[in-house]
Amino acid sequence: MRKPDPSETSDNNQNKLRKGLWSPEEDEKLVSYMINNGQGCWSDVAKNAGLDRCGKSCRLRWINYLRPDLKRGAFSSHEQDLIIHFHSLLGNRWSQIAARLPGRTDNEIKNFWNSTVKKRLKNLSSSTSSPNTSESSSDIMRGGFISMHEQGIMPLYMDSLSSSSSTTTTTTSSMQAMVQKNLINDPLPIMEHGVHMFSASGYFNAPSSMPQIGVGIDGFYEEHGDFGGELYNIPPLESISIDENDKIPNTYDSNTDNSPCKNIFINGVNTYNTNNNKTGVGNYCQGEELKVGDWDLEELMKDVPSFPFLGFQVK
DNA sequence: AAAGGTCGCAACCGCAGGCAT
DNA sequence: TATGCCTGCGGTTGCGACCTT
Repeated sequence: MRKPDPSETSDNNQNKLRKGLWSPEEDEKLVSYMINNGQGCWSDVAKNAGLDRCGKSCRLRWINYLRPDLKRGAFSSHEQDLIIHFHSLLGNRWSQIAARLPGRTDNEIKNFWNSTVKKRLKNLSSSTSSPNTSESSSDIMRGGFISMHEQGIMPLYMDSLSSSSSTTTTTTSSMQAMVQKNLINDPLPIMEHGVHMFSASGYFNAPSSMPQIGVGIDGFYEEHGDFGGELYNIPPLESISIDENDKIPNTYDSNTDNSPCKNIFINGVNTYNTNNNKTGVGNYCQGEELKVGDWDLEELMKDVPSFPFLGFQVK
């Protein structure tokens, strides 16, 4: 938060634009202007609404705080699960994640991630480097970071725990390496590895109360958990093109039963079937071009020799 | 009760991409 | 093609609130 700088108010400096915290009066001006006129050119909004702010500042204020469809308040556990899940797929694409959480802003999600989730990751890595080397992954999860509730929604972290070598030391160093090198934010290994989680074998024994998220026929994520009887419809990943021409190679054999492309399971629920449609995530398993949404897999992976903790080598 | 430390979050900054000229 | 403007995004900052000692 920043204090409004008195030296930059319109009262004593007509030329300089205000910065810092927004006053209730400014909020009121912006809201009433937006309601009456709708969004236009932001610099015009600032001008026409009688605000001594730059358009950028107005845009940010509106999007992050004043928009009437904002939810506000703390994230529910379900929203937290979704954030973690989408982050494992999208990395730090906060706006993309926010687009899938109605009423939430990218800034909110980014802040949540940078404060709460990173803190938990840190705690996890420090707890795993405890002298007690007999501590199992499930012990770690019971320790607080990955609750039973969260297990099914933590494909990346769970998978790195379960697929790395059997020693806790390796698991710990993998997690630390991921966090320290920011690889955890790299969508590519996550995306490919995440598919493992979605495979038919299934990793988790989800409790009945766990959310079950998948890609519906209409391409929307659907949540069928019993969180207060709520049903969420989450827009599909925009970054995942459904263009027939936008294809990636199937690194797995889609004709074999163990192919993750044939059926995508989340929490034991088959959420995608390549026999039915080419909508959403499943499309990534088909095609010729080496692309994952807008990411060029080859280009992004060329500097990454290998991910020992991920159990695969980068060519 | 006071001082210092930590956390959460609103807002800024800089960059990249799209578009018009 | 070059340039400038606008928008959108991710990273970072800094202040108030809260917590700890």
